[in-house]
Amino acid sequence: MIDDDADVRGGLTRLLRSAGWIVDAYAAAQDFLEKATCDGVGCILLDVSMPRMSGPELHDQLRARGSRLPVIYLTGHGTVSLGVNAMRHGAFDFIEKPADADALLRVVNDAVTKREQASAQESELDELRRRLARLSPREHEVMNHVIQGRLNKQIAADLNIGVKTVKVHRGRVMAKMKVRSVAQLVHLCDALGAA
Amino acid sequence: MIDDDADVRGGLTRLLRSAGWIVDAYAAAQDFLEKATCDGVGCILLDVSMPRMSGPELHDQLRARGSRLPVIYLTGHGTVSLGVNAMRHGAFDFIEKPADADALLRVVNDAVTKREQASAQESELDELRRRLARLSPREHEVMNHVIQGRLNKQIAADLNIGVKTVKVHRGRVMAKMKVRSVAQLVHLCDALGAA
DNA sequence: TCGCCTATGGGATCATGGTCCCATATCGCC
DNA sequence: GGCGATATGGGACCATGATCCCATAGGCGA
Repeated sequence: MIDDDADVRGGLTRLLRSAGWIVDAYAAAQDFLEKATCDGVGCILLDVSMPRMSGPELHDQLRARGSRLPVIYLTGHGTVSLGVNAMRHGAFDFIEKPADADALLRVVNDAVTKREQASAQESELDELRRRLARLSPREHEVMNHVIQGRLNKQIAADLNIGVKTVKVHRGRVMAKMKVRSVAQLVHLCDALGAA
Repeated sequence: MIDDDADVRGGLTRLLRSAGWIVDAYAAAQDFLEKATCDGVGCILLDVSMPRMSGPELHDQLRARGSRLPVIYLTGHGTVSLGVNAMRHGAFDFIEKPADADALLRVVNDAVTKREQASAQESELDELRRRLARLSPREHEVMNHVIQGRLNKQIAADLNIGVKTVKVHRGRVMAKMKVRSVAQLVHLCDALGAA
């Protein structure tokens, strides 16, 4: 949670801790950027207007860093366009202070739940990316042809190598990607490409 | 465009027509629901507060009908939560009246462009769905096994039929789906499943 | 009733892919 | 200089899939 108002920080921290959440409070966007890891699960409660770096500016920075933590804006002086723009930039919610405690806790819970689900999917994709990274350049090249349904002889012609060599690479690709059929290989690559 | 204020309808219609757009104006949500087709390209300019059915209510109805036209809200008395909720429900934008003419035209242009791109993708998927619909139940069943990488003998065992019969179905699936390899078949099915 | 679609299958043949064994050559690194 | 990773390839063999022609049987609508 990032808010320049110490009273707000204190109140929110108590509320969230009473609901069982682990809370880190920051008084400025810079503090958060320097200390927070942005990995793991959780969510970010973010004030809109703060000195030096505003909430939306911090949100931009986080996106640039690849953070996928859901951001819930909390603001005391929000305007329609501020809220709309925040949502368009991928905020999870945009709430006006003073926020209803139950509503806030519900939103936090939804955000963390969503993040947990996304995190589970991403860890699967990371495992796939690790396997993909173990492929040699040639194997990767052969794989790209295989998942397009090209025959060994066609691949061999395109790469100016023998059909036998294609078979060797192909077999290694299947082993390194831990699949036993072309169909499963295509599924994996589609999952990686869609993400 | 749906707005209960005749002056707004007139002004917006003139502005949009001067920019080359084809405009249909409706005074009430019900009129739009009855007359509009909601297919093709374009976008919807929607007032928030109207008698009988509000803008968000109409938006809900449109989603229920499967409309994918981008919705741009226009409102004279918007609140933060109205705007945020509209965006969370999939609105393309939420603009306060009086809107800057250039900004409005830019948003309309963006929305229509986005819709055109989405429409092109959907027409491809529709073509695939048509092919899929031509499969007999048995062929569909066999295809589901094939795209999981199962061998003909395994499929035959699961379905309690001969390997030869599986080959026949399989060949017909490939022909009807217009693909020449298992890899391409999996690509198509993944594209359909992801959409 | 006749014709069409669907599902089922036999038999033969060919192309393709997968998997063993083996070998050579290059490159970078300790 | 040797060692491991990578790329290349031969030969043999088997499993699998694709493609012909052929046949039977049930259901369903004109």
